[in-house]
Amino acid sequence: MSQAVPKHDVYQAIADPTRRKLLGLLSDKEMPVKEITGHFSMTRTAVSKHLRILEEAGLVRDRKVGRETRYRLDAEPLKELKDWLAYFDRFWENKLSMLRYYVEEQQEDPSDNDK
Amino acid sequence: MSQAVPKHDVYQAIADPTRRKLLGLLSDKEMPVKEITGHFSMTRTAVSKHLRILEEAGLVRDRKVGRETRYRLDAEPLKELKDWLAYFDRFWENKLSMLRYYVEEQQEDPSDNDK
DNA sequence: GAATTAGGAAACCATTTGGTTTCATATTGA
DNA sequence: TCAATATGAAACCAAATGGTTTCCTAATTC
Repeated sequence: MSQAVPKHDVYQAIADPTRRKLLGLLSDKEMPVKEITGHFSMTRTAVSKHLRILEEAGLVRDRKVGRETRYRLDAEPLKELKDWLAYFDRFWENKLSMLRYYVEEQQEDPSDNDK
Repeated sequence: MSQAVPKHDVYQAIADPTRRKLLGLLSDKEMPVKEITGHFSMTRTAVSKHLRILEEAGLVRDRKVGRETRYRLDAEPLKELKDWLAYFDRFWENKLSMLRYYVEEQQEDPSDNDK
């Protein structure tokens, strides 16, 4: 029974470009902090903090190997995002619903000054 | 030639739960600010600011009708998110790659103290 | 035309965020 | 054992974020 409620959610976690890049990096392979830091132009401490946030969102796991801490991706929490996104599929994949929407709009409001 | 570089990107826009709720609301139908505000427990001004951020990310459009401003969803920018997400599909939909990963890990490093 | 209604703009505020530097601790390696 | 290495923790800081209140303008309605 570790942490039931994550302190950072996945939406927040991926909001930062550095963290998105981190996820990409760690999807290739497990990496210790020092190697990870080499891919960024910020201090090791800053990278470490981003890793913590990803970890709190469950997107990354770490294990100690000797004196280094290796991080790797855990993509599972991205499911939530995918599910959320799926709801909006009909709004751009199915253009028909959009079209119907606009037609109704024109009819119900003749004072339309949109254009 | 309006704004080539949006001030807020879609990742940032959906990071806030209020804004995600807004997108859900506006997917049903176009709505004026006052009606939208009724669905939240914050001031109209605060809601208005969230709408602005969504608009800057291209996720929402507005049109003036009389004295009211009606907002509606534009889901198109969510494609970017969907594309980004797609890259990670193999990491949880195809469990084989994950399995292979763990096996290699055990072999190459006997000092594993993960558990 | 005066009062009401819808909404944006500006100033302000507390908290969060993304970064830094500095210090402490554990593991190696000579 | 002692120096070097890898990392985390803590204190600090500027800027961004999410809210509020107060004021202004444009439509609407009586």
